[in-house]
Amino acid sequence: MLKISKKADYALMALQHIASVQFGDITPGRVVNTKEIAEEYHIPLELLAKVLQVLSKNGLIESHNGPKGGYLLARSARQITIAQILESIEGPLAITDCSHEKDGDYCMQREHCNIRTPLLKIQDSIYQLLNNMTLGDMLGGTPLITIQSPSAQGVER
Amino acid sequence: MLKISKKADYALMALQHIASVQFGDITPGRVVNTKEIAEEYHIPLELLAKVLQVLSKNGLIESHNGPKGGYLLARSARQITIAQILESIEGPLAITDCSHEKDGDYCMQREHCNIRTPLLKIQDSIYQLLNNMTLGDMLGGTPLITIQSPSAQGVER
DNA sequence: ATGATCTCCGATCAATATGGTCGTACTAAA
DNA sequence: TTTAGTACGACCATATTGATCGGAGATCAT
Repeated sequence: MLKISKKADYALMALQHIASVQFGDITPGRVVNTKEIAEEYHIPLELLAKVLQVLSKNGLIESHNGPKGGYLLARSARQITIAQILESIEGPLAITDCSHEKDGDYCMQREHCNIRTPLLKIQDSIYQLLNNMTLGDMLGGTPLITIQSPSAQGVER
Repeated sequence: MLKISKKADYALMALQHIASVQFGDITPGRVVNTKEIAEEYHIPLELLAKVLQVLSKNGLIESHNGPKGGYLLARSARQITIAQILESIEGPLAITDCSHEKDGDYCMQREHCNIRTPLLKIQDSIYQLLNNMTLGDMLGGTPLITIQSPSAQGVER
């Protein structure tokens, strides 16, 4: 449950790779093509291509056509949050259906719903979490997120 | 994305209802049967029944058979966390596949994977969040969760 | 200019997960 | 013993997801 899709996984891997090449020591500024990433991480080429297309359409990366072409981060790794990446691939991230709810369809339970408010709170918290962590944080070195005290008051699992 | 299933939704609603009846002012200690909940929230009866069965099998609620039967919380609402409820219905909550990974199948990307560690961190944080909030918190009144500073350093959406 | 290489884009298919249904067996109260 | 209720397992339909295929446009090297 709460699993993120493979596409999103691939997106994260690809972006991490592009970022590390682009800002790495070896060949800074080099563009990275789809094939290179697909082979490196054993991802089906066609699927990865589609994922990258979406990322590019959403302005996270820039595409350069033709031979010697490839992809480049559209902005600094510190300015790309995990939330943006995930939303770019999987649409708005909402725990509940009723959080966007266009006026045609709303859930039958709505008026008697007793869990809407708390769920929205949880959703918010998760969003904060994902939006406070950037691609830059994933490049290693720097501490990731400040996890609220792991003093699990509850039960083990 | 990150959506929780309808079953989990139903579970939360049902538990909230049971708790509020059981600890409410009107008829404290009363058992609640499936039909009552299904009608109150317009949930398909059969599906809800199955959800409640699972919850009961997992020890979150107690079932009482026969006429005048129904369900009862197995322990105090404060001792039932949201994480427990969700896991009870949807299995272990893991963002990534590679977090449990029995030794037969592990992902091809594993050894080159560059996003495993950060993803596990995120997963932990979400788990903390869900495990620090109890059914009791959903009953209203009491403040829900302490959201870590919403000082969004990043971009709006 | 021409061909090779690459991205772009849309359509499509298969597998899996999910939401929902049905029928029956079992239990306990009246 | 009848009846109202839960317990349980098999089952189907549909939606989502993962993955594939084919062609159109762009760009660089020759």
